[in-house]
Amino acid sequence: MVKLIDNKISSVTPFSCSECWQNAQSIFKSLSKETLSRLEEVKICREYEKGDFIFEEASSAKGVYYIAKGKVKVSQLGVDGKYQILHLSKDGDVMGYRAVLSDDLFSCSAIAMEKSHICFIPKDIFMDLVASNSKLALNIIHLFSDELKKIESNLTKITQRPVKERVAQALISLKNKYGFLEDGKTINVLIKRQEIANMAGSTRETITRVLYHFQEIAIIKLEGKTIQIIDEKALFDLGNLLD
Amino acid sequence: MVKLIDNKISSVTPFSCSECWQNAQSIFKSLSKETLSRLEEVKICREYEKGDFIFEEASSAKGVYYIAKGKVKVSQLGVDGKYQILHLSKDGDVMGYRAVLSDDLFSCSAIAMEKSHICFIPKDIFMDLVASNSKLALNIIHLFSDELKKIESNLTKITQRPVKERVAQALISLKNKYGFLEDGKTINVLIKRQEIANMAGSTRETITRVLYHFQEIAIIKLEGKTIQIIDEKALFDLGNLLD
DNA sequence: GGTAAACAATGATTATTATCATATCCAAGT
DNA sequence: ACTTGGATATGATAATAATCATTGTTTACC
Repeated sequence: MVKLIDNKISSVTPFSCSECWQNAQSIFKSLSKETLSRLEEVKICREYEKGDFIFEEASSAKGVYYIAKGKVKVSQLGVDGKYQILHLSKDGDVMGYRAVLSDDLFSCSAIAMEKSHICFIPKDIFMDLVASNSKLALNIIHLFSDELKKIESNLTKITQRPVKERVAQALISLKNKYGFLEDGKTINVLIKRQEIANMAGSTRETITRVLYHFQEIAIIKLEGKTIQIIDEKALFDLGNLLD
Repeated sequence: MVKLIDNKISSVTPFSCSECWQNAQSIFKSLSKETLSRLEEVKICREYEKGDFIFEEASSAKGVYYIAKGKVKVSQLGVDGKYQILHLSKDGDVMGYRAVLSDDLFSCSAIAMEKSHICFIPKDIFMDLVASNSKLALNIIHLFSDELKKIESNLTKITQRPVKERVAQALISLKNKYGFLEDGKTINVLIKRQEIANMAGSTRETITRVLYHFQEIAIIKLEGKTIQIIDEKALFDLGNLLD
């Protein structure tokens, strides 16, 4: 079984913040030097183990969280204890900004999927920055916009499509978010059946069956705990994804 | 049968813009006089008949649309021609800002549910305003934030709950958005079974059955084309809604 | 290295809801 | 009043996927 890339690194390397904020998809990218050094001063970094809550639904939002390194699932609790995974995050992503910007309680929980290095930026400072920095405000608007678009399309797909398609879509999202290992086929994340179910709005058992079905028709390969995508084109077609 | 309030007014009254922007939930509320008069100059108003498209999915976003008076459904087309209603809009709401702000194609269509009076604000002017007016930028951030929160909770509910609950939720949203007529029980919107189905991710036939069921257990009353909510508390409980 | 706990696989059964097929109702226009 | 088309109602059937029950497999920890 191939070892996942990130696991070997995260606990070892210390992170320099200057490079950290420069992550390609970070909203903090291309902010002024002064702004960044301000952030540098106030941020509080810590490491979370797999399964740790970074923040919890219904608790008050004291600040935003920046993922320096790691993988995090952001999910919401449904009425009968089922979780819905709303999105997956990784290095460079910010979490918790919705609640902070609306002075709201968290409407979802963030849980580390592996050992993760995360920086906390206190609410008042973040709000100051947003108010005084129109570049940042625009970045946030774009972030919201992207997220909204994604979740709208998700809503449409998840409510209308059968489970097989939703699972195909979930696998494609996982691949898009976390990429492949060096072998070019193993999805670079360890994910449980239950978690895929929480993404696709289904159940453990059904996911098992669908994955086995996909393996039988030679579209994926289940190798230990990993999932390999053998025929990406076919998976796209199955998921009714266009591009 | 009670006549719906808005139908008698919309085609008659001419709208003064100054009051129009002041609608309580408008993002243009409490902007400076100069900004508003700028808007006043450039906006293009027109009236749409029931069923008219205000903008269409996959077309390019040339500006944003402000609803002076009317009711609009914003929906997205799924892979096999089914529509998902993403949200409902009314007087004071802005539409199309997501695509405009991200320089994107429209990801959904807006269709008038009744005769509606709608103002168009060209893209470049709207973008200028946003860039130069941090109050407006913040209003937009809040708008995004609210919408995201709503749609996230929707996603969680719609994927996990049975049809009856989703229909109950749809009825409550309709009431929350459009309110009651003077009788205090008739929901102030004309909506088809198919449209409720498009909200709840279900089908015409199923909606018919569920509504009849709700009527049988004396929670709603179907009166002509209107829907009356008889026992709102029970409807809340059925929808597993908390507050 | 053994044992418990967590996770996964698999079969049987049931429930929910979509789909299909008609039938009926109702409003608009002639 | 008659016709027509859109919307709604309703029953029968089928498909999908959840649930329940059991067994198997892997992991981690003493």
